[in-house]
Order: sequence, then C-alpha cells, then structure tokens
Amino acid sequence: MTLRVYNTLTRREEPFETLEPGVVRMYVCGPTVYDRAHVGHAMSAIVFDIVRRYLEYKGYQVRHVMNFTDVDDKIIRRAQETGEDPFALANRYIEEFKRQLAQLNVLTPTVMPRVSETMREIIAMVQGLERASFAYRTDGDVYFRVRKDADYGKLSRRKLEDAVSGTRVEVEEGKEDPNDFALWKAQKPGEPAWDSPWGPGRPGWHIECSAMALKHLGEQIDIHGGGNDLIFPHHENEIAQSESYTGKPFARYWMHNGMLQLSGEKMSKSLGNLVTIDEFLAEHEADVLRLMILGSHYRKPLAFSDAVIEDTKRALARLRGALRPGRGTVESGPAVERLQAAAQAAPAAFEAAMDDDFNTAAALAALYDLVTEINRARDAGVSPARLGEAQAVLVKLAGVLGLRLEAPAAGAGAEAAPFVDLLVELRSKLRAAKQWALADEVRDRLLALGVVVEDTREGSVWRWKE
RNA sequence: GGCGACGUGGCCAAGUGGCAAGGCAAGGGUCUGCAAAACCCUGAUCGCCGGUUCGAAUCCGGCCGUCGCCUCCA
Repeated sequence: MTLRVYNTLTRREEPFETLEPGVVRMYVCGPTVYDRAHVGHAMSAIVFDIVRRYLEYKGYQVRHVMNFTDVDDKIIRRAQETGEDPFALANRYIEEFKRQLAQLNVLTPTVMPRVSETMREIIAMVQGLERASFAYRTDGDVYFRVRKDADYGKLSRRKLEDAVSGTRVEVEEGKEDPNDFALWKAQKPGEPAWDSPWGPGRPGWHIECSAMALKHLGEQIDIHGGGNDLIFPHHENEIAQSESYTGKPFARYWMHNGMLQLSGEKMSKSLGNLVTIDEFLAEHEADVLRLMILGSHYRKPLAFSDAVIEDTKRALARLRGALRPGRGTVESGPAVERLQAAAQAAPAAFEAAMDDDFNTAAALAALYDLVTEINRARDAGVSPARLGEAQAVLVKLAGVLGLRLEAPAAGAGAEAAPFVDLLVELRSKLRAAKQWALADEVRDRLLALGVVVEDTREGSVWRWKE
C-alpha cells in the first residue's frame, strides 16, 4: 500500500512521493509567541506529530521544521503593555511551549528556528524579490507586488478581484495594489529593528516562513502544514514569495488541520473561548487530548467539550485495560490461534487506514478490534506470554499514533504498594471466611483512596484508579 | 457579498457507487457472594426534495441548517 495525502493545493488526495527518496522535508507553522498556547495550538502540533511518526514508521527520515514567530506586532504591543522586553517575553512563551510539547508527547522537531535568528536570510530574500521586481519600496517599507505573480491565489482559490471588491482590505499609503502585502516594515518609534538596505525595520508576517523553510529545508519541500486558518493569507503569500524567489514550486503537499470547536465555534483568542494547554493538562492526561484528536479526521473541525473529554477518558481506559496481564495458563489451542490471527491482522488494517490520508479514526478502530480480541483471550485463560505478544502489537501501533498508554504514575504509588498488597491479601481472607460486609468495606474505602480492587476467578487484583 | 467545508443511531465519529467502522452512553444476558472489569446480544431507511444509475449516505441540481476563511489566528 502506498500512502495517499490530501493536498489543499489540488483539493485532491494524491500518492505521496518525496523529492528525495526516503527523506521527507516537512515545515509546519508554529505559534506566534505573545501569549499562552491553547489546545488548538496543541492540536496542530499533535496532528503533524502523528504525520511525522507515521512517516517514520513507514521508513522515511523526516526533517521536521517548526518555527516560532518571535518578531511580530502582537508581541511588541504586548511587551509595551507590560513593560517587558519583547525578546524576553517571546522567549518565555517559547520555553513554555517547548515544555508543553514534551508533555504532550510531541517529538521534538528537527529544527525550531526563530524569526530573530533568520534575519540575514529574510533580508537576502527580500532583496532578491526586489531585484526581480516582485517587490517595491515605499519609504522604508517593502511590499510584494501581487499583480506580478501570475498564479497568485492558487492555494486559496481566490481571485484578486474578489478581494478588491471587499471592504476589509486595508488601504495603506503607497501600496500599488490593496492586495500587496508587506515584506519589510520600517521601524516605528519604540519598536525593535534590524538594519537593512531599506533602513531599520523588521520583516512582514509571511516572509519569515519562506525564509526559514528555505534556510533549513531548501528551495523545495515535501510537506507544508498548519491550521486551515492559515491558508489565506499566510500560506498563499508564502507560496507567492518563495516561488517568485526561486522560480520553483515551493511545497509538494499542503496539509491543513481543521479547527477545534468550542461550543460550536472555532476556539480563538479573539472569541475568548479558549482552553490553554496548561489548563487542560492540569486536569487531564496528554493521552486524552491526543485520543480526542485521533478520533476524527484531522482535516475536519473537532468538537471539544467536557462530554467529549469524559467519553475519551473512558475510551482510553479501555485501550489501557487491554494491557492488563491476565493469569491464565493456556498456551495453545483455538483461543490462542484466534488471538494470534488478530494480532497479525491488526498492523495491516492500521496501515491501510493511515495510508488513506492519515485516517486515524479508522486506524483506532483497528486497535479497538485488537483490544476486544486480547480481552477475549484473557477471559479464555490465555497465558500472559501469549497475551503479551498481542499486547506488544497494540503498544507498538498505539505508539505510532503517539499514545503512551501508560497509566499515570501515582504519586506515592511505589511506597504505598506493599501496604495495598497487604490490605487486599487480608481482604481475601475475609472473603474466604464469607465476611462480606467487612470485605466490601475494605474495597469501598480503598476505592475512596484511589485503589480499584477487582475480584477474579484467580484471586483479587488491584490498580490505581485513573 | 466572494471563496470553501460540513450535516451519518442519544453523544463523538469513520465510510464518498454495491448489504452503514469504531468509541462513549443505554437496554438485555454471561461471569461474580455483591461489585467492578471483561465478554456476548440489541438498536440508524445516513438534513429535506428532485434527478442520474440495475443499485446512492456516497454522483448531479435545488432547498434548509451549521461552521470556517476573506483582519490577527494552529
């Protein structure tokens, strides 16, 4: 099976072929670091983490670049409001986001460049565009000449005329066309600035990504990703700049994830309906957010609500429950054969789903099917060793999706375990003596302390409550 | 106003021409002293109306509804 990927540029699913065999160059737009990151940012990072993990599972070497936009109007404004140094402010949020990515089990991108570290390349690129008359200057500003770019609008399928008739295009002094966008902005009083051929100033919003992709991945890349709210104008403008500069097609596949919806609306700062990553992680595990995302297709909007979170927690408990050891002794026979057949079939079903434009919901269904078979086998008394073979497949495939499937490490768990063992053992004696009331009280009170006790045919087992 | 996406059982959500995945919830059953977990079973004429087709959730047209982009946005 070959991987097929939906390409926003062509609005179709296409077979995935890389520019260089075995290597994937992937650029994903990271956040503008002026405020705390919310779960929408996490979603984007997780979606492309899954893409990366699956590509690596398929044997590709992935060069994954995710940028930080640390030079920007909003950062400067925020810094002016708080009196903080804009670089210090940006740096703080960068470190915070990196920590959150690690907590979310997102593999560290190969490179995480910043605008402030890419200034030389940005300036060179603007100069190149100016030389080729794709750019022009007005005072200390430099604009991209949209009319000069014949296929401008091909990603968002927008015609220049449509935008012109709209009322929202801001009219700025000196622009030849309202659709022209800034490549370089002249310094205003109190703003940080870099020296350039056009005087002190800073880059416009879109040029950074073009420059960082060029610097770290080359003139042409395989995958360019981001949220679908970036299609226009950000990615449209990136294409315009990069392709006008190099004369070559920029990205082979444009991938865009859908937006997280909170009470039916897109989660965003302007609407104020957001949940920060730290707020989420304070109450739920990282696997919960990831499993929510995996449950639907990455291109579609995803419903985010307390009800969905709670459902997902229970679904996660089901996945984890399949990893319980069991105490059977059956080493062969129909139950074992059935389990082995399921374990063998699972990877193929999983890959078929993932090969179809990363259909994680269908891939998860393959995992749940395996879960059912493992549980069946356990009920049928299959030995821990035979069970373990199938469980290893489950753990491996879940790992490709970035799910850890590890129960949270209970704080004082290690020290408390012998005491819980003792209580459970004593309770077993009570049960043997049919002292039901006392036995039930022990179980109830342990549950209140976060310990789940379950009685099986082979004896009582316990685990920390999730 | 322009561009685009979506509407599948109580909820979340796959499926884009051939008997409608999966998860959660609900009901019934097995097991159990009880419980929990697990397993088995039960349930959808796929927004509405037309059309194409031997056959449509899936293609085409219309309508209704929801959402996104067009300004910063993952």
